[in-house]
Amino acid sequence: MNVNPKLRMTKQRQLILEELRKVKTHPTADDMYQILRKRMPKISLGTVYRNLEILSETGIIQKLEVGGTQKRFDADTSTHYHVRCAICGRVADLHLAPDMNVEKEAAKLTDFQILRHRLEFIGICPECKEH
Amino acid sequence: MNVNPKLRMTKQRQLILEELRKVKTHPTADDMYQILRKRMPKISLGTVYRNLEILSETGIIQKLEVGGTQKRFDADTSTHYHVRCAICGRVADLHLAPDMNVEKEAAKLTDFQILRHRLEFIGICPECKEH
DNA sequence: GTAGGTGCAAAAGTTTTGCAGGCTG
DNA sequence: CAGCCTGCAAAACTTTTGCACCTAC
Repeated sequence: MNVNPKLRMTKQRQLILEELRKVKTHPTADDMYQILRKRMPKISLGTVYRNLEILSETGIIQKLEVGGTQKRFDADTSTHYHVRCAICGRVADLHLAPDMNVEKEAAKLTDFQILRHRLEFIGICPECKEH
Repeated sequence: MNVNPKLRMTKQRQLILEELRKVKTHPTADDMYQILRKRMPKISLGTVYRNLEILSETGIIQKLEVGGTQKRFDADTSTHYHVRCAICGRVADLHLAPDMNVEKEAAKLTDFQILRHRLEFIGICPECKEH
């Protein structure tokens, strides 16, 4: 699991990874903080931010840059798409087969070197649909 | 131009619209503020934010929720996709034909009511490529 | 004249960082 | 036992908002 030999598996980091793997809700850093405090009351928000950042840099988890004001995190590092509720901001997975062909198409139309793509759907979730 | 009869075309609003239409760089609110101050030194950042918000709510301009920490704005309200530089954050248009079919596909796979989609490419821009 | 808009400044929300001490490997 | 990591708090950064005055219509 340690991609980088300098990474230490502290109690905090382990707990963050463990809890993130439990949820399917694509939590924000503060969501994680609230969850983690139940099991480790003295954990600090700074530690949560630092670890989510480090874990996503090493590729152990994924940082989601979906719309909205906060970043979200996902323990599922496979390429997959998301739907975001325009009203409440909730994010869910959408298991549409990733279309890698669009990257080739895009490469023809730009002088940027294409690395990857993100496809995000915006919609209204069942809860918000019924007011 | 006035979609909403209550909207007034103040000097500030007019200037914001005029300058946004001139650039093709998808500026952030602060980028706009820097541009606008050259022609109207006393304009306030709050006014820039308020107007960009109002203009995008009425559909006169478009608010882009691309990755990164700041929102960006675009006077081109047509559906089109973007490439963002992973290094410097620059955003450029990518005139790939919009694929409305994916929304139908997505609708089959979720209980969210799909409203629209966003496709964003992440890459490295020519300037950053040559360090 | 009136109600929407402005500038200014303070506040709010999110994320980052400096520091002194703690713990992992 | 070196140096990565933590908790805490302050700071940084982005965006929103309250207020008194202003101005487009």
